[in-house]
Amino acid sequence: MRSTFEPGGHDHALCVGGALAAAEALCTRQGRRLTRLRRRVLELIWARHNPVRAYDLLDRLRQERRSAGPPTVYRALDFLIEAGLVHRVESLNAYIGCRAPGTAHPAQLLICRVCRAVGELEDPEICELVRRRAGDHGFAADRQTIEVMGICPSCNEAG
Amino acid sequence: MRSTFEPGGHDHALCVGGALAAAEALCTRQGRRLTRLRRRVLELIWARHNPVRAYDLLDRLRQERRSAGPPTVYRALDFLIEAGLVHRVESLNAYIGCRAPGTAHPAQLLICRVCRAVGELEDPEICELVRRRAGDHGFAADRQTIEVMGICPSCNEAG
DNA sequence: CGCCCGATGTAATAATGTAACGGTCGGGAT
DNA sequence: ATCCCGACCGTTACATTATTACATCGGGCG
Repeated sequence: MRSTFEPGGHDHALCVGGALAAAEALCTRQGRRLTRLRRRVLELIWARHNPVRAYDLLDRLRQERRSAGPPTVYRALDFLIEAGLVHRVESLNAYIGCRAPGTAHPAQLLICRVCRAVGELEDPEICELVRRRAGDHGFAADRQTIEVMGICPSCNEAG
Repeated sequence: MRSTFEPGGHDHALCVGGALAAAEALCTRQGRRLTRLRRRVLELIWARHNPVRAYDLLDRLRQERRSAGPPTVYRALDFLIEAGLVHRVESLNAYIGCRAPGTAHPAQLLICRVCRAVGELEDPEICELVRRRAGDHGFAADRQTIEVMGICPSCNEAG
């Protein structure tokens, strides 16, 4: 199977480019405006396959846009999350590009405690099971977040 | 079935007392020291069935212990979480008493977006399915957090 | 006793996130 | 054309959450 965890030597420029193109397409389709700023923030998030913290984004953004402040970043993040282009990693207070934008799915994140890389499960069966069990308790679920800490394949081989 | 969501008129003193007694027992068994401070923090957390924020705890604690500062609370919380007596609610930056301490289980929280009450699933099947799917990606899971936002039974009836 | 060590006190500060208000700009209605 | 509106962003200030670093206390034990 194709792993969520990218092999070491992938063409990252292609990977980022794809994400941006998909984002453009999705926003057009949904009637949302992917402005220059938002696009740039998304690009910065995709710069690595690790979660990025808001103030790291801010620092990088400031290098090219002196006027940027916390609200600049948080507003862009709100938009990107709302649009389904970015996940917030709750347990790290960080953000990461969504690998399957447009498929309205809950976050199911695999977070490597060694290298901090993040993969996604995108498993509808888990999603459905959680919803059903919640329903058994009379609870009407409408948003799920699943975060799994552990060791990713490459770190597992390495040590 | 017995719901995770407490019925309105339960005997809360009993409920808190039970939690504290269980905590005492568990700590004794595990060789951990449930000091007066830690016990008191746990009690304050159990005062309601809603998640509590660290600085709310701090405020209440200060009313009886002038010397309390942020580290006082955070250290107690670290201990209680480590001991499996309290869950951190990542998506709210808040804390809540665990309903099944000692049964080493991942957090599976149902959070009502209306009244903020929190229930727990304690469902081993979900846990196992997540672990297996993570494993399919070569990921060795060792800690899971599941947080579901939605509407609890009583709020659902009410509105 | 005197030492050690875990628990707590204390002050300062870092990291994360939000509120509030004003300016700019483009598109549609009159 | 011009006016108005709403989305976007700038800007300042502030609120909330959490940690670092070092001092102190107090019980167990040689």
